[in-house]
Amino acid sequence: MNLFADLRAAVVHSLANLAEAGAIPAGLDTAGVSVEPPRDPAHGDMMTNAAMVLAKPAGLPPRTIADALCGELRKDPRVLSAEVAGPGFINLRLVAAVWQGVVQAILTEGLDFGRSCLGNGAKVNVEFVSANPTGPMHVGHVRGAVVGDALARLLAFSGWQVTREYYVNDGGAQVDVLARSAYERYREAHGLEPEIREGLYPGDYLVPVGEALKAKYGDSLLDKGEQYWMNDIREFASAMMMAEIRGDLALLGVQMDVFSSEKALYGTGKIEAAIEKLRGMDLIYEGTLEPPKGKEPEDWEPRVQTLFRSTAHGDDVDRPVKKSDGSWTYFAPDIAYHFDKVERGFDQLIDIFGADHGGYVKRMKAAVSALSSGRVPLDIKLIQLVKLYKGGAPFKMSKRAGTFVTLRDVVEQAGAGVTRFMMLTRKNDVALDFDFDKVLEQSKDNPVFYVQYAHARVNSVLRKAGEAGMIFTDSDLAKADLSQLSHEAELKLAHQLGEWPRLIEIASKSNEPHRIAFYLYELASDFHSLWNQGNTDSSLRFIQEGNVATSAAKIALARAAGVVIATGLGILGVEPVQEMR
RNA sequence: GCACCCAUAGCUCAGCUGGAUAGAGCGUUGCCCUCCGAAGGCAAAGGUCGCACGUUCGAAUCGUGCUGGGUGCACCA
Repeated sequence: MNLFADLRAAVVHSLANLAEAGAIPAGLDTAGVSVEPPRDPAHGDMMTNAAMVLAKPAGLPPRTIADALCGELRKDPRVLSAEVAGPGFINLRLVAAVWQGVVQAILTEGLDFGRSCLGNGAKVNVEFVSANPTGPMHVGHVRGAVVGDALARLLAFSGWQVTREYYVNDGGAQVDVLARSAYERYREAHGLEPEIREGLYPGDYLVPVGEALKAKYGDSLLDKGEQYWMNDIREFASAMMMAEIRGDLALLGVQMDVFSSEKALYGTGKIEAAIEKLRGMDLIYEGTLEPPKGKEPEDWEPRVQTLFRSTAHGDDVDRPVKKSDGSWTYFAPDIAYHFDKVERGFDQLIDIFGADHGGYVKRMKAAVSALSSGRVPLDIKLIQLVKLYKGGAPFKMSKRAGTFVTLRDVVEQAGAGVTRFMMLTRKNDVALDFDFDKVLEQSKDNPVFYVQYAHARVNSVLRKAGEAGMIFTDSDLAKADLSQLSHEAELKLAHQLGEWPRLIEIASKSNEPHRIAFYLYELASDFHSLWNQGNTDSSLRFIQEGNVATSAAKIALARAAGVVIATGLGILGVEPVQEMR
């Protein structure tokens, strides 16, 4: 159930009644009509802007519409009062039974409360991580991985058909570098001094690759030129790196559905086909680009290249798909890759990129727009940097200094759940501070702890009730006499619970999983508040000794909060804890 | 030079795709444990929503132009 959607339907229905009665013109567009909680709770439980939105198209003063609409809405048994306020807002107060119904719905629907068919089964592809297969994942990749995975879970919860995809950049020069670096480790495995020249990857994570190469090839590749081993070692090393990356992802709890290889696009005609399709739309031409003004490269020289007319689809300049020597740029296989996604029938594409790829957004959108004839929207989320801190002091990450912080380091120190939650406590386009000490702190300035603590408290209530001989299943609780939940503080928590389906809807539409983390913090806060009021007012305690009926109602509320927290944490990929230790 | 992102309380940040008197946490000040876990809670103080126009019933939110900070800009991926 979704209270807001239900009430919006009631408002639209009332408007139809008014139109039938001739009070307002028929056939008005009600798309702009919203039902929301007012910012100020003093204004009531719900607010609708219907009268103001419709005033102009109806040619009537907003108050006239509002007065008539109030009359209709008062007929609804859920509505306690309906009043016009300000320029034409309609404030509704709802009977307590509505909020009690929210609690009941949660206990009945369980972890499915808030699930919807908003996405209508549309196929969405979420591409994320896509780290080069040249080493283990480092902390910079973690945030993108978490955001992508949480977004995937969120969309699946809201009725999208989600595919999680990793684009393996195994086709460019960086895997050649990997192969050369691995070759040196292969020599090292034979007791020779490795020559880690400038530009090679120095990390000792390649030592095992060298060992494995020795095990496979013996000494047959020693003292051979690159042409003898490049292809084999490139393949071998990148496969090993991908295995490592999959392991890293598993540590975080991320499971990809599809791994797509860049290399696999070469030699199959797929790149050529994508470019030809663009050429058929007159979007490919031979030309020369102007140098960027104000920052002209020193070695600039005009070159004739094959260009994509991305300006025809909103980009600022046209982009090269071929280098001046005739080979493909990185952009070309990426076009082919996105074309492939379009061809696979996705209705919607989402890419999660690092913020340093910001300059890539417009051309990619242009390509998808052209290749899908505008049918498939591409949303690109740029993930800002994570700044590491340790005890309040910045923690510099540097490959050279050996302080290379890997995903494994982070997860082993902080735990997957804590890491995931913390990575979602900021909007994706804002930089995030990650303090190794703070994330493990057990206090309320650590949001993960605070939310988990609320969940543990709910569990504690159930446990204590059981010890007192009151053992309730969720379906028992759903049948409890919830009319006993009438105290303001209890209804406030129920209000917040009723927000959940709406929050999910908003987060899904905007592709913003961080909203869930903030919601959970607020929900936990409301729960802790109610809990503490039980200290001063014993009638607000969840367990009412000797009164099974009242206890059942109050425990139902607590349990409902626990269910929503567990659901929310589940979407973030965080395991709810049963007790704090 | 151009593009993208950011700018909200002393600090760190939310803010419902345009709603009414802009909200949390930290920090400051003062309270609350005979009690389901105080690892919590309550209250006070704190604001020119970077600036200026514009759009309309209504702007932190949308548009334009500035200011300040970050990122990126053929021949890397």
